[in-house]
Amino acid sequence: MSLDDRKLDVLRAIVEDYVATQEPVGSKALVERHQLGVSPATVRNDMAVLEEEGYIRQPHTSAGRVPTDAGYRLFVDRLSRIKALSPAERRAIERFLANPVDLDDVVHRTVRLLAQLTRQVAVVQYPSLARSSVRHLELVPISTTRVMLVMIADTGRVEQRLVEMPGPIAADDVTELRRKVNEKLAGQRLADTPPLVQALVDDCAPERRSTMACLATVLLETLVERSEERLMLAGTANLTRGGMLDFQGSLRPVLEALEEEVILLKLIGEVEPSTTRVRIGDENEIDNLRSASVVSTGYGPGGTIIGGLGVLGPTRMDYPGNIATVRAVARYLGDLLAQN
Amino acid sequence: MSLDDRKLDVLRAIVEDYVATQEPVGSKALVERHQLGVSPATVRNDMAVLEEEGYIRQPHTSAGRVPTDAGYRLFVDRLSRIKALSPAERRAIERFLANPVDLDDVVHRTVRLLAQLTRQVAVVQYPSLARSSVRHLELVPISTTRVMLVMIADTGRVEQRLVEMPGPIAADDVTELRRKVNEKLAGQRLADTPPLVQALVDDCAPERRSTMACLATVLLETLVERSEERLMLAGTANLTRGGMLDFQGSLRPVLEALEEEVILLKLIGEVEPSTTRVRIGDENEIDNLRSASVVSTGYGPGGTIIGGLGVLGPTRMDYPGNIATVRAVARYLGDLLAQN
DNA sequence: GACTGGCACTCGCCGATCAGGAGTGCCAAC
DNA sequence: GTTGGCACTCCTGATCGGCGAGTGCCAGTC
Repeated sequence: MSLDDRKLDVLRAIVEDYVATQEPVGSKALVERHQLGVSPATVRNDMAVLEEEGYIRQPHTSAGRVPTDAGYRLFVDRLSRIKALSPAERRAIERFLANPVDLDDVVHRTVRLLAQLTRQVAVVQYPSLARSSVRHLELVPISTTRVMLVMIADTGRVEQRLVEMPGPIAADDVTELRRKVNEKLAGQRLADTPPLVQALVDDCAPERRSTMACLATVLLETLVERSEERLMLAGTANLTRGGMLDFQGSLRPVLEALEEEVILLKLIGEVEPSTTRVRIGDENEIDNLRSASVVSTGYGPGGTIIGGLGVLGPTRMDYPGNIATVRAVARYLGDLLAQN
Repeated sequence: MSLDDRKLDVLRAIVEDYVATQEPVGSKALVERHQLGVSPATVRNDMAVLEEEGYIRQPHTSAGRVPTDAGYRLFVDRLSRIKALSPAERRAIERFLANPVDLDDVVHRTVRLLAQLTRQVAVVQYPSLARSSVRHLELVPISTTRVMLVMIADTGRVEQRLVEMPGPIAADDVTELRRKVNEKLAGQRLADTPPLVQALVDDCAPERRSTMACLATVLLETLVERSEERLMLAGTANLTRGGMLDFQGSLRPVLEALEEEVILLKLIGEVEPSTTRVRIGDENEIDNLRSASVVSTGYGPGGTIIGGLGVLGPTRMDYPGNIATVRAVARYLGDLLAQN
């Protein structure tokens, strides 16, 4: 059974009204608010079909209809009209992201901007180390047996780790190590570094071998294994809009999920090029987020992708608006990073 | 009118029961659960006095009594017995904080530990820059006109900023600048640096003057003005315990406050030596937190204070337990930092 | 065959009503 | 100063009925 155009119109109208009012929408209200050109009775027939197909449901007999996850999905895939950002929103983005002072600042501003524009919870992943290259490695002597390793990536990210050396180490040695390490690794993509690091150890003069090995261990941890992605969150308070009606009455599971970086990275970090991904309710693998929706996309300078960002909110959200905003912010952020 | 010992006992019993059960406590239940040695009628008389004095109140006529903010205050100041941590808790702290990998890791673990032990929202401030000394300043050339300034503080904190130079700058110049800057600033407390930075510019050879001035500007921003404190949060989901009964029904204002770093710093960061500060309900200057309580203290290696940490929860919280935990965690954290 | 108006029916919501019970305040007695 | 008794308050939860929104179905129309 295929749905004709009018039934789709009805579904669209239901989604739009429900998102706007937060109340189940009935046939009469529908024809009043939208120019459907048919009577409530006809709309009721259409609704019955839509319900049979699983796109809408009634909370109770004789209440209005509410979209199901499948209904939202159909809406997002086929029915929603792309919303252009208002000039005011564009200006807000530009103003908000102007003249950042460093990467932290950029991410911070972006995530707050996103939260503010969408009125949802916003998440921004820091530029992924896995997709970055090494710009420079710095070794700073801290004590006779300790050196701080500072890695600066081309994306502006800076990671540091303390290295405990096996024995005392002279200033000259540090200089030499720094030279060697940079010579070999600078400009390389982080993902490609492990064999190079190994080569560094192998090529090393025997008397420096143990020191270098020690450094190599930490290097690998910093560059690859613990290339633990970071992210930033904002707008948690937006979860309380809609007065406990969203999220089936309890924020608990959602707040819990938001505390797990691993979970958020799964949501935001897995991005394919130039796609905006929308996960609706049950489509989320995370149980705690079965009553939430996530809109995410990748960002990066000039078409590349070096990280993800997105928003999370109730399934009852303004998908077209949020998709548009997420995309726009990602593009602006990419442009900003391209300038650096 | 002074309160005799039994009235204080009654208040203590009310607070303890109310915190435990979340329900207004009546005179009969009180004498049943506590060995007060008097009849309910006597307790009622005492309660009437306590209410007159503003330490407890009735939500409605003929419901039990509930402590007021003033009641909690009296309880905290004079009535609560110090709770010792259980061996299990001590072990948990030690296990949790063992073998951290860097400062981020330390703070991260601490805040989660605190949230877990107290089952409240936990906040940990990063070691304050204002109370740190410069260990090392590093200048890393990024392009011909850009240098990345990396400051490593003795607390392990690392801050970085990009410096846009007025003109191209040679590698030798960078080396020279680095030497000079470190010579002058390394080991200095950040708070003392502004005049030294100025001196650096003044002492500079004229041909390098403009470069140094530019660097100095960013240095000052990084070291002092923007010595913006950082902090980390955990356990937000704990706010939902007590099913929306706490926080007069709406998490909204609390979540909003938690998003404002400035607010949190006010709560956590203003610490006097070796004091545990308890702010109860209305004692908070922040309007959004009028229905919350905050227990905070300072931490640092060997008696010094380099940052604050604490927990935030409903006024109806286990003050003795939370105070004990906050103190213990702060002490362990201080010890940990002392080892570095 | 699709659409429409009419109509009976369902059922959640809201307010009123009511009994039960917990808890109080007061008072007289010890 | 303490206690038992007692009347009173008033919240809680359950019950009930009317209202109304909204539906499903059916017969009639184009």
